[in-house]
Amino acid sequence: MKATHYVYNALAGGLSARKTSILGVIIPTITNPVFAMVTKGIQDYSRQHGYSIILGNTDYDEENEMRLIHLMQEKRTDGLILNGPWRGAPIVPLMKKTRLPFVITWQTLEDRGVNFVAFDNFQSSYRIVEYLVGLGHRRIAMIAGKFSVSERAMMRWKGYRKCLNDHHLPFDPHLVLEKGYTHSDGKEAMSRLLELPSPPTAVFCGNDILAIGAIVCAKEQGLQVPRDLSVVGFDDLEFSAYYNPPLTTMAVPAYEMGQLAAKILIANIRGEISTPQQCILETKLMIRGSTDKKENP
Amino acid sequence: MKATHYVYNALAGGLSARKTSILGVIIPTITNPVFAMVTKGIQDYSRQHGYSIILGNTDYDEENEMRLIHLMQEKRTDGLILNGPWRGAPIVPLMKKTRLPFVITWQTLEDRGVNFVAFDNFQSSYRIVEYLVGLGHRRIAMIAGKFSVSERAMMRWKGYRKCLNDHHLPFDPHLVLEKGYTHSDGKEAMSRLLELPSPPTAVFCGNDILAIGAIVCAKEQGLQVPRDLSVVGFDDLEFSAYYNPPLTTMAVPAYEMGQLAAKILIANIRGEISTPQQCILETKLMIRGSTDKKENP
DNA sequence: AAATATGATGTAAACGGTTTCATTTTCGGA
DNA sequence: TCCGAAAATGAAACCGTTTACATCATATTT
Repeated sequence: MKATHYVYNALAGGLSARKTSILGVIIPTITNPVFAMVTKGIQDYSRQHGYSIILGNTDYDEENEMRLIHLMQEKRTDGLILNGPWRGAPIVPLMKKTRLPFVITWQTLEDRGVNFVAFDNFQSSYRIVEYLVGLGHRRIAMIAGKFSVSERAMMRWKGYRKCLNDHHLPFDPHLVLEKGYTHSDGKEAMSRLLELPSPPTAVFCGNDILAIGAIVCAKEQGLQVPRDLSVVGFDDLEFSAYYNPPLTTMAVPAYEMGQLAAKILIANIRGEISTPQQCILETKLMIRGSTDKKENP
Repeated sequence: MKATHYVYNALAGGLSARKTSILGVIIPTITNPVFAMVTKGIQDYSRQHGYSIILGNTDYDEENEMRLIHLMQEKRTDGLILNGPWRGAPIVPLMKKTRLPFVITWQTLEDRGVNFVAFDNFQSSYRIVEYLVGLGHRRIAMIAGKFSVSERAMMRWKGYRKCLNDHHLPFDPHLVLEKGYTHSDGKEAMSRLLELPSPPTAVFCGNDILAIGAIVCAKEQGLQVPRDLSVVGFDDLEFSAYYNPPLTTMAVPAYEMGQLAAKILIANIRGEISTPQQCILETKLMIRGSTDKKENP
């Protein structure tokens, strides 16, 4: 119109058309590469289909998450992708009330009415422990996230217990530690485990960051990985394959999960699908150098 | 008002008040932890002061960046934080035309009229090379980013050359390789360097990811780091300290840079400051286990 | 050729707040 | 008691688009 450089006002457009082409993405923290990965997946798919993204970090705080959801409502995002770890949280009923399309990631839900794209935390955990058992390990520790906070951590713990049980291995509560998700958490947990009168020969960590921390600690204590101690992580971060030793870990389809979540959400927004989508993607055990057969004493 | 749960319509509010309390953040890719870090810094400060964030990835593509800027204009973001690597790009004049407050990060600018918060790439690079020279190295390679794309890569290269020159060391063009920023780029570059008739004894990498790639390659070729080869990175990613050997690298204040950029931008938006802010933060050489004195043959 | 359907064009009414301005009320001081 | 200034209240205009609707020209059908 005007010779003066005109730019479309998406605010006015959104107000009148009651849609913004903006998706809200809520994650615990962008600082964890695995969440950077989902975010990228979401973003790539979204952009290709004309959607932008408002990003919110909860820092693992539920109240922050509530605030963010409310904020996203105010900003009139067209839909939400929730990557929080909430366990027993009132998030789902709250979201249903908002009447905002949304999809949950990283974990399955009982509720047949909500969209999710996830992987099987229970089964993935089970496979890891089974692999370790297969290597001959009998005292297998677990450095996990907080069960009270994270549904995923909970499911992984259940998988761990189930597998031990199925193989008639005793469950020793001293061998499972609830921690956060930082390197130092991993180090601390490991040193605690090594103080035990009868320390584990293998340890399954809730994520790769914890695993690296655990390995660093073990090395500091003069142990060799995997000769003296097998360590397995979870997530398969990019650098894990390059670590020394290369980390055995469970690869999660973070990027694909993000893409698919965005796809489902956008289809939902556009009314192209009406039935809830519940997708379970495959994880893959990456067997590398940080695990080995237990040598018989 | 209504008993029915009312939520404020930020679209209508924004339209009429001509402000949205949304900041646009443009980064190359959220996948690189160092950009995740600035983003976090920006986000933390922004949220504390009532601003949300729309995130855009350029994937190092200038056209994407232009598109994103235009999109942010349409969405009526209150201001932009640009973390692109552009070199000689028309971004700054374009931004000035938009009349949108903005701040540049990661690199300084000649233009006295634009806000930036950065660190000194030239000097940081110089210090790294000087440190290596001080260890007795005389053949120092550089695995860099693309000079044609990245102003930062360019400045680091200049620092490298200047330092060599100041110490009367010859400049060998075979010793500097322009690469991307992935692990495999690092591996490739390193294997190229090792094919040289007279390979380097030390290598300075454009970032930690390249450095890890280089170390992996060197190890595969049977070299020991740092005994046979010193490697130094750039960025100081979290896991670099936990690598084996712990990586010597230049720590950049990514998080603080993000916070400060947000602070300046918001102050600008609110009209609290009118003069351009140009901040140069300090970097810090983290001397760890991947570098050592050159043994005399 | 008249009647109906189709399409193009233009106008006006939302959308849901903020802001402005006019009006009324409040209150202190002479 | 009365006046003026400050504060509170209320109504209307506006932000810049979409959308619904009415109007009018054109094409199709019988």
